[in-house]
Amino acid sequence: MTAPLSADMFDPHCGHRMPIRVGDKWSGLILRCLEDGPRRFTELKVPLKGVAPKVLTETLRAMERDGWLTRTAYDENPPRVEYALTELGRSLLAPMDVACAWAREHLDQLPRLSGPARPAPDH
Amino acid sequence: MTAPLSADMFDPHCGHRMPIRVGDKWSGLILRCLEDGPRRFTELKVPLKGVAPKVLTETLRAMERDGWLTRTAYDENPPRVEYALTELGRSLLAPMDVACAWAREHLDQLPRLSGPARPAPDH
DNA sequence: CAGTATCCGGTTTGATACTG
DNA sequence: CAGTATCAAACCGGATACTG
Repeated sequence: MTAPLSADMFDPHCGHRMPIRVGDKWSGLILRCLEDGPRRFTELKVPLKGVAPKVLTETLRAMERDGWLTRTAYDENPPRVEYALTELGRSLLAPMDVACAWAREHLDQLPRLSGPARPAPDH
Repeated sequence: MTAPLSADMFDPHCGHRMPIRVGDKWSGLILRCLEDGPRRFTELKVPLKGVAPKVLTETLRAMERDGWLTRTAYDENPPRVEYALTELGRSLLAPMDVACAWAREHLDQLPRLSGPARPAPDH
């Protein structure tokens, strides 16, 4: 029902990268991943290109502790685990949207986001 | 004209700490420090309790590169340097305010901010 | 006053291999 | 599939001393 997550979901100009970050490197992106409904571990790894499973696990557990999402393990084989936003986690999307809107509006003034990756400050 | 910065400006319940942070540890706080007008290096050190001068310098230079503030050195003795928000930097205060409002509204659900947890780093 | 210059330690992030 | 277990590297951030 919910569309699969795009591998390009967090490309620089996607409108999901915030200049204001949530806590660690991945939390904000994960919140965005869960916006449209519960997701599985492997599903999350797709747009979070290159994240090590260890790191993803740590981040998810921390977010669970902080009440931003829930972890539901179904007793099946192969195993299935779903992560879903709590009300608290979902409520964070509003300020995140504001920050994203700000970024879009000022994209031309944000070299870190709009310019070519690393022009290497020479001379 | 602008009131001096309070040393308690960034106490946990001051309404300035955001659950959504700007980049590094100090940038968001510095933006807030400059809200009411230009500030000097030493002036900034007061509310940013315990920040090492090296770190403060690095942060300020990075923010200058990113166009969030300007650095103006006056050729006097003793030296005087003033940091001031750019229009871009000032515009960031709006999304920051939204995030702060969100935090205040959900303070009871944010153990990291509301709980006794951290035994105050004083005494 | 407004910084530099060093040195250093911990946390965060990652690569890789393996498992119930 | 959904993770663990290790090991290693990078990355801040900080302490301290010194200077034009």
